[in-house]
Amino acid sequence: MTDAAQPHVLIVDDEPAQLALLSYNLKAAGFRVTTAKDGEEAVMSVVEQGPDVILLDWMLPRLSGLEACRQIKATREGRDAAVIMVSARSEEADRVRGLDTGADDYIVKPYSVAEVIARVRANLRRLRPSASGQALEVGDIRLDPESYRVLRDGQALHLGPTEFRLLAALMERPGKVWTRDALLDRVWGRDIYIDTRTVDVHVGRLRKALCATGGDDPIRTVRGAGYAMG
Amino acid sequence: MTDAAQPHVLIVDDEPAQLALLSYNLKAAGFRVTTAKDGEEAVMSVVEQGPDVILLDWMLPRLSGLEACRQIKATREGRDAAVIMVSARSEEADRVRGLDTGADDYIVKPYSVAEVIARVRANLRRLRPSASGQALEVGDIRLDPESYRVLRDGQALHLGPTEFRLLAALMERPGKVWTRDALLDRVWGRDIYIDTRTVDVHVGRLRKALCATGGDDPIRTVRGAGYAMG
DNA sequence: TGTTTGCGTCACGCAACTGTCATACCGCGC
DNA sequence: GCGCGGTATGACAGTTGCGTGACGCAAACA
Repeated sequence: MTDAAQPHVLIVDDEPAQLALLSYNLKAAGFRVTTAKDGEEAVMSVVEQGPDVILLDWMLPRLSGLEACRQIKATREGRDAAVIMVSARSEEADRVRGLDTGADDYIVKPYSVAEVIARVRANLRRLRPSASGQALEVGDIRLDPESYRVLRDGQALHLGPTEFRLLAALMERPGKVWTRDALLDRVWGRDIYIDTRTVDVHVGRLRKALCATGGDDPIRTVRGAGYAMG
Repeated sequence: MTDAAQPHVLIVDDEPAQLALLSYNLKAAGFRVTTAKDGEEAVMSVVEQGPDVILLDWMLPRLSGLEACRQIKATREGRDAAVIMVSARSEEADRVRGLDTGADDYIVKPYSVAEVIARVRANLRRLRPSASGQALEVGDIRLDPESYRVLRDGQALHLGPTEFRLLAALMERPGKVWTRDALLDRVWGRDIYIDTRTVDVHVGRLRKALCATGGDDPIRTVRGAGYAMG
């Protein structure tokens, strides 16, 4: 199944065995997985695909994990991703250097697969609450992914599935302006070809639903750019 | 894609093979690339095109890399570019001479393509912060590219797309005087033919928007040259 | 099978934005 | 003071982008 809401993990390691092991287990755990075998490939992959979590080996050919992390965090797409450094070095100093560079977490080898999955989930929870079943709240709007319910000012609203996912995406990063293309990727799924104007229509429907009980329009249109919450 | 914001790299090397190698890889990494095969050509290209980053080989016919660097840094367009010297000489003394001349970074041959891309990115980050999604702040004006918001003194301002990009360009290098042509390149895109006077109009509109809530005009007109922030 | 619900596309109209022009204005050298 | 090159500004017409209602279609449901 290719669920648009399925969280995306990028694994970067130069050892095919590690790559295969992690890839298999993360896929089994319900993640969408892509891989890269060196730092350069990793940075490109981040820019192209915008993963949610990045498992980054410390020792890499071409571009060290540390430098790759720095570059990833410098891109627009990478800024929003959680980088988890994976390293054999357990010294405190390395840990600090990693986190200094912008890494969000740190796993020491040897690790258990369960630990990796747990850390990925933990970082995801912090980063993309809705993907992990946490309720989102922006202003007087509350969205609970578990029960598929949206409340505004305590009142239940009826949204179609698409409007629901659209709202979830917008609420995940209040203030951030999403381009229509980004929303198509995020809400509809990546390999789907739909007119970008369709986004407009659904935003319109979402607005109508959100304002059905009264209240201001919580969605901001940014001309020439896209839409944002709040 | 021909994005107006796509960073521009000038590669200077007398060996066609090097030129081709770097050119190909940098293009693949998302940069706009032009090339020059000697120092003289490099200086002209800098003046004409105003690249963001210059990869400058140390050994060049006609004009040595060192001298080319000096000349480049003496031009208005070159002052704001990052010059990365590329050399087989690894001695500390040469490194110092290079950096003394105004070079911003130094790569020793043999290099990996990944290293070059990494250095280019690193220098670019220092040079053009907004490309990486960071908020810009000059005086009491704050521009956040992620949320497409501009605040002055805490108050939100409404800008059209063009004024927004124009402000972003100006804020990226406070104090720098931009010629109208440079702004047309940067804000409108390079393959577009518009009257340079149009810039005046948009600067006027931007000024009006910025001063709508009161406060001084933060944009300085430099007679015979162009505009600058602060 | 008929009904309902949600989806994607389209066409139309409006509002915002854009580039150009004409005119007024300013700083500067004389 | 005067003239000149350069700059500011208001108006205007053309264009673009967005919001909206309507429609056909497919899937879900009864």
